[in-house]
Amino acid sequence: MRCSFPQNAVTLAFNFRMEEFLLLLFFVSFIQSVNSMEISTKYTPGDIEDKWYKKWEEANIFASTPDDRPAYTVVIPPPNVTGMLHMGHILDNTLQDVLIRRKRMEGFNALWVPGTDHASIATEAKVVKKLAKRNLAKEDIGREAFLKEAYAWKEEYGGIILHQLRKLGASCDWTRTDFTMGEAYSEEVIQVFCDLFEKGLIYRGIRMVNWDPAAQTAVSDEEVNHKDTPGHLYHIRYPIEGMEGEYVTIATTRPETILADTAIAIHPEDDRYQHLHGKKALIPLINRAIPIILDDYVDREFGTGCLKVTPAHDVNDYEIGLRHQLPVIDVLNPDGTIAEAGQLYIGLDRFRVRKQISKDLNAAGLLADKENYTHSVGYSERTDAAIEPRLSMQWFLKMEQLAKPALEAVEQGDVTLIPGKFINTYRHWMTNIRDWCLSRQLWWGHQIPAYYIQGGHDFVVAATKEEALEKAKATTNNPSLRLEDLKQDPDVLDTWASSWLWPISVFRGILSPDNEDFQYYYPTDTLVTGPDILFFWVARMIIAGYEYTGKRPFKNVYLHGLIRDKKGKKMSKSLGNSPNPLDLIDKYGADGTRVGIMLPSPAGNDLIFDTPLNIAAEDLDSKYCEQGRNFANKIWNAFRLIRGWETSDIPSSELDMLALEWMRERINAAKLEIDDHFQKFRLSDALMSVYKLKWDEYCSWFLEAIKPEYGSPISATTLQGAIELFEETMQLIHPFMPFITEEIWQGLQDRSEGAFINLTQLIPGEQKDAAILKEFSLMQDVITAVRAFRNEKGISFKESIQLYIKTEEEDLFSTYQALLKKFLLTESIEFVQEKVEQTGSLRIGTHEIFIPLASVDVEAEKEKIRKEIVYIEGFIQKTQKKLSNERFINNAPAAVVDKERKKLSDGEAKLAILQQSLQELEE
RNA sequence: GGGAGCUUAGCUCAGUUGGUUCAGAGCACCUGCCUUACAAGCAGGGGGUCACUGGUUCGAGUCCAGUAGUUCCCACCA
Repeated sequence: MRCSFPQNAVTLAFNFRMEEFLLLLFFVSFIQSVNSMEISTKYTPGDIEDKWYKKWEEANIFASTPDDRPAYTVVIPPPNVTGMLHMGHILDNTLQDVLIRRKRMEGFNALWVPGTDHASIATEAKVVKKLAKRNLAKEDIGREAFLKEAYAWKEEYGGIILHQLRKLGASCDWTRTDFTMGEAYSEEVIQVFCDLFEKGLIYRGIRMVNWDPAAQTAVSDEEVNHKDTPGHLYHIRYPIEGMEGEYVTIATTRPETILADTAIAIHPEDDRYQHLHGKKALIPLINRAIPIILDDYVDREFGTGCLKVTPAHDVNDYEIGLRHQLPVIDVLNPDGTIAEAGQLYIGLDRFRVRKQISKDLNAAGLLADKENYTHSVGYSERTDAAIEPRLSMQWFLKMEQLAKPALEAVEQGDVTLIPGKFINTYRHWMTNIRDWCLSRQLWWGHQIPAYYIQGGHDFVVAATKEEALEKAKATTNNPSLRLEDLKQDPDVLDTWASSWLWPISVFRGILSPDNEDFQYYYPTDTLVTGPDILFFWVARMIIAGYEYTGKRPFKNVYLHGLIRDKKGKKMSKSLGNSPNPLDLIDKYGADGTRVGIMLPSPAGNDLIFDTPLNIAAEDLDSKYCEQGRNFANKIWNAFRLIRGWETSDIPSSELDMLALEWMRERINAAKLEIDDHFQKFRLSDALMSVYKLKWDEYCSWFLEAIKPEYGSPISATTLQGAIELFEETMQLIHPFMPFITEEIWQGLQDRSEGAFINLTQLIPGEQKDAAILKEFSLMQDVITAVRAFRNEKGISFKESIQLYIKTEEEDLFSTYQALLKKFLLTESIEFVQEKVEQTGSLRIGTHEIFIPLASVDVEAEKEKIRKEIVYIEGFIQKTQKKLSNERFINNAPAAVVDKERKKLSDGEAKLAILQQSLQELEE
């Protein structure tokens, strides 16, 4: 410490003191900070959440084995094995966790099975990309090495998402974690394929498929997104063979496909082209002659009314080709470049050729027009490459028969879709279902168990190569066949052809249907997922369920909204509009985040998550998560309050007992309400109920009612009651906010080892005394009205007031006198028979309250009452009219009529009081 | 092109077979409070012609028809 005073004894002494003083200051502030850490007014979720998850996992409390209790089973929609947690997962898994935790506390043996999906095309694309960084294509390293790479990838990243779910608090039975390409699971998948083949439901055929040139595989109709894409409509002139100077002009958006044309089609009744019947046209540039055919598919209004027919590259053209026995010329290579069959532009990408051929046609004088034209183009969901319709040999599953029981199940309510509006979409899809293309030209997946014999076209289908050999020997009558003579189909199964077995195969229900787990846990109870995969996955699981178990795979399908940003766009990584959920958890806690995402998320509606676009992680802000965090903080502070109270042996006051009784009943009522919400899957409503129960009723009313004066102790009995009620609210909140409720549960009383809140049982709600709720509610109205009166008149809440009450229920008010005094800071309450001078007045129902005022504006008082009279008179008139209507009396239910009568008499009583008050003022 | 849904407060949504003093909740907003649990809080308050038009009914946010806007699904014209 430097000091500018001269160096003498005094200043030395002073300096010394300063040093000491600063040291003391430091020490004090250190103590304070330690102290404030302990009793921080802010709840800090980070460490607490990690601590409890670790304990839960160590105690293995989420593991389930069959026992005497009823089972409640949820299977997780398996995330992609290489996936990372996004907002959709947060919503989906929070909902599942809420259901599972709640059921556990309702006495069910609740099991939530976790796992991952191998996601063939998505994962393969990632591995291909990784190889590309080393300048390798998958063909360079071969199938075996490629799969090694893929498994290595899976080992490295496969568990990440499941660990992220732990941060969220997901109470999965991790010992049962499954994988759609796990060994046992795969056996089930292959078995089902073989079985479907045996049943004659699987066939192999040449079909027009959606070809993804980037992934070089067929993708299903469901994996193609159609988007309006600006392009051009090219008008191309085809010379007519043998008619010099005569042309037929067609319009196309894909001029490169003229190389694959095998006909020109015109409408048979189109007068303009009668002279072309029976002629042939020459394809520009390559001069191949193609017939001009007649087909009424052609729309005479579109373009020139002439249609080029390209059976290999257009679905409709393919159909026309079949009708007219046209040859099929495929000019596209799997990678989207032009094949040799095209004769020109060989090896060039289709989009380059489109530009080039346009120029060349123009140069040849055969491009009549090129207009701007926006049309719908299909894009691969996985790679976003433009889809090319292409003919190829694929495996298909006949769906029509399989779909029938699955449709009936949903229509008859054996499987319930929530919300029910999705039943229409479901029905439409199921009645128009098409055969399912099962094969994918990929390596990462379940290789199709079909074996070709000696390179020929004959094949056998069998679960193993050895079985296949036996079958091959039998069918070919050639006992000398060897394993080497069999070549397995190189294609793998569509991912959904394994995940459609998920609810069955996680319990090995295909190959060992008698096992205890399958018998106990299947059918599962609730599937929670987004409506975007209703057809991909949900419908197919229902199909597989009935086909392979004869039972529904699940009772309920809870379809939640998709998370969108403020502009209504679906959140996705590629748009960069999704916050990283782990950042949210860091900032608001898992509890806060869970509440944040649950609050605005009623079933089946899209959820607009209020986070600005492309925001930096540290700026992440969401009013919903903030609300969740604030709620956690509120709970935390209520806990701090209770924990800080000193007790004494004094008995509970009357007010204490009243408050305790009221709170018990209030919790009972809330339980019934919450039960109802859960039964109807209104989880955000259930959350709102517990939120209000805790915040408004427990904190704002109950705690305020029993709170001792500063410095005074609380009755030990009262405190014990308050703790028990606190515990009940923690149980109710626990499914939504597992961490803070555990922390407080453990803090409220000494617990034995392993006594976790989620293992406790909820006491069912039971309405015992409705009267106290009604009475208390009236007192709340009185208190609110008087507070508003104080506010309006500018009477400070610290200023004590006097209350005069004019009521026919003096006993009731006497009972609650202590409550009124405490909440209203009232000196005394006096019952009166008529208006008190020098007071303002207010009315709650038929009760009238007068509060002394320094100056009273009589005219304003009168005006206020007159207004109330006008309102009540209008109301009475309306009700009287209703009651004097015979048709109302005759037609309306008795209860409704009674209620109207009650309303009328209440109204009339109130009117009488108002009129009397007015009269008194006028005297 | 076909089908389904939605439209209630500034925002996100409830509103059960038509009938409570029904027009609600949460958030946001406004006013007053740093009141010894909590300013991430407390107390109070304002705010909506229930998209529009017509119909059924004693009675319509609720049922029916049409219109407009909007979202999704299916199909897809070269």
